[in-house]
Amino acid sequence: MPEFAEVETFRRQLEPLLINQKITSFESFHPRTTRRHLSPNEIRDAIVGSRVGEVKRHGKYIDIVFDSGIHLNIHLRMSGRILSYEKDSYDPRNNPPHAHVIFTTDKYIFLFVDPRTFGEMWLTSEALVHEGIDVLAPTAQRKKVLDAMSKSSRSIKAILLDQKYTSGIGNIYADEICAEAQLLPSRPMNSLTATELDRLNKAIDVVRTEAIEARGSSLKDKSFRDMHGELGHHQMKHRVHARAGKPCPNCGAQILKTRVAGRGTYFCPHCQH
DNA sequence: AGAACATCCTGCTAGC
DNA sequence: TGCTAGCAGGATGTTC
Repeated sequence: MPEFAEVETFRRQLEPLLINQKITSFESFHPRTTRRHLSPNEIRDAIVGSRVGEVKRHGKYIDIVFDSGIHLNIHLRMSGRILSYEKDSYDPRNNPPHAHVIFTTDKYIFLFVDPRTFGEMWLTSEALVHEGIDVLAPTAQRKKVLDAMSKSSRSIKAILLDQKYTSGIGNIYADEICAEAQLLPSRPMNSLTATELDRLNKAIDVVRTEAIEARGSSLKDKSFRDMHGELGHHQMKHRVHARAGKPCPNCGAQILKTRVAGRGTYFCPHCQH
């Protein structure tokens, strides 16, 4: 589910509710969610009573920084979500299925919901080191990363998906970026001309902006919902992703589906070269 | 070096 | 209508 736009949506909604607030309880009901720890009590003991200083994001990671210096890292992987409720309106009988973690402040209840249990929460004493440049980082910085990859024989899609280079891009936005750049996702990076490489970099700017503004993509009714249960609407703008057989918004040709870098991949056979 | 594949899971859906 | 195989927005490790 979540790529940079969805994770950033959660971050922006979490931040005002958590900043300067003390965690008053933390409970985990599924060992996989806190699998990096021997017991979820390690997390509880470290953060209950601590005050949140910052709510950050890098790529698809959320980093809740406590005044104590502890970092609570959250990765939603494929099916993770965060929900918040005002304490007064919260009724545990209405909890959705697969609510594996509940933590609270004085005013709010937060649920970590994750059917597939790939998602996780864990503590570190320092911020995680991320090799990749965040999707929302300045354009010129990312250009350097792409230029450095311009000799690679790997496909554009493989590079976009590789968090060591551009972190935060997942399968949906990789397809959308290639469509916006009018480049085939399977093209090896070292086959791109300087103009095409520039187009790729600019396409990331276009897609990141529209995706954040739309508060993410909700491909199906029951897929991505933000912290208050609202749908994102970037799927309305999708050029190619999950649109096999439908007309390309640019030229009307039928969108095709293939497999690139091991992932389902959509593209317009007419616009993308 | 890089691609292909399996793996961790549950839920949805296309196809029979 | 009901079943099942296959696939899913991620990341990591192994094998070739």
